[in-house]
Amino acid sequence: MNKKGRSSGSIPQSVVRRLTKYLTQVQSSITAGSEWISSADLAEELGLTSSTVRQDLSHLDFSGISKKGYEVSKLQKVLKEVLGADKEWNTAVVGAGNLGRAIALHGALARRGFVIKAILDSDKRKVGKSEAHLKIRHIDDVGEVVKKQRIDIGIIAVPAEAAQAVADQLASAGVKGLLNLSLTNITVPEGVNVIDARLVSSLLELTHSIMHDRA
Amino acid sequence: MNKKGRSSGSIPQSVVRRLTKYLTQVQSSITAGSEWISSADLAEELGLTSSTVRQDLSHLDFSGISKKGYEVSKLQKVLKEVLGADKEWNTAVVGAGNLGRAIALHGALARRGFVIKAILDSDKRKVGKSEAHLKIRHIDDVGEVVKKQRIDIGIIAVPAEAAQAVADQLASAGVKGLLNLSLTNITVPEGVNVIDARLVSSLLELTHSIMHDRA
DNA sequence: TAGATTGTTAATCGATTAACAATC
DNA sequence: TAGATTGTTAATCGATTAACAATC
Repeated sequence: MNKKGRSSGSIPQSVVRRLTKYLTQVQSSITAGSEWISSADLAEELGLTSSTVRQDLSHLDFSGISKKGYEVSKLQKVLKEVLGADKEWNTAVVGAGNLGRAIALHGALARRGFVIKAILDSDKRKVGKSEAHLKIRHIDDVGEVVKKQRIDIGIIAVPAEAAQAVADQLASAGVKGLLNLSLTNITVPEGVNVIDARLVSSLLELTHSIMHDRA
Repeated sequence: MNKKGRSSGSIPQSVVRRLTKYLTQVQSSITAGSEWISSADLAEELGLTSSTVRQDLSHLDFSGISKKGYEVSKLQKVLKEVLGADKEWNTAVVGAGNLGRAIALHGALARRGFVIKAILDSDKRKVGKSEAHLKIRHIDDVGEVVKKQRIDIGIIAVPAEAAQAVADQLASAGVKGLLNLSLTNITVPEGVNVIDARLVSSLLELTHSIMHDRA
């Protein structure tokens, strides 16, 4: 499957993070009508060196062409494959507050293959109400919901105090990954993947930068 | 100001990211009633080695005590200082769609010092409507809004196509930092800081992990 | 062909871990 | 005191950059 039996086996996390940016960039190049993109172009747009870009792309089962660069449609294809952006992922949002409801309604996710199949909450007054064409379910039904809807990913959008318990419930219900939006460091059993995406943490990285004048 | 003239001068980004997690952890220790926390405790909770924790904390103007560890209240204080979590930051949200409105309504931000002072949008039908006690302003008024409300930070919650233009407007209006939630790689002039916090990118990191079985 | 750009190797740089004396 | 835990130095590991032959 891979060029020489190596490549995508295990791509470092730092590289994976940049691959998501290359995908974004490649997609906007396609929209702009380009057919080719060079490592120097990508580097310039993302504030990297062309050397880093070439090293990163060497993890993919794919080659550029001397003098021309990388064919954007092919690059898009392999990036999507390696990141899983060519698949549909059944997703459940836990927490029907402002943030959870906004995510459920956020069209960009569905368009990118993250299909929201369920919304759950612990507040019985919310259960049964409709949100984004889905009836809100009670969090205690998470086992049934995950099974019936074949949920792959849980998005945690509950208050910090509740996050660990929700993570436990989702993990034992069998989801494969969690996106944690709550301000808590959750721990999960082996075999469950977690990515943190906390607004407050990102904002603190930003204020640190502002104060110490990176940029 | 610093212990030996050194420390906080320039903390690597990788360390800053962990500092935000230590702060979260320390705050939950305080809530739980602890007075002391050791590097081994922090390491355990966050999946690090105690060595990394001690190295990271050595960037702070602060020392632990042999045998006891770190005093949580003091550690919280220095972490807040270095990250800017002890200040209030005037923040404007651009984009009054589902995501932008949810952020404006999200109490957690204000509680953490990120006070939403304005919401802006390009859709004239939305301008003038109230959201979270704020009247939605037109994006073309961003210069005036940033000046009058002394906005430090802009949160970009607009569709990808509009993100770069909004970033340009915010930058020339004089904000010091941008939190980019849109699926675009924005570029900004020297002196403006950007942190990306894209749901879709985080989800792709997650699906990559799921497929390649890290965890 | 000559020139541009890749893929890859080697060199550098930075981050993490190990180890241990200092110390409370 | 003896034991636990820090702060820091040195060693290792990994990621980024530089350099350049291969090549289209």
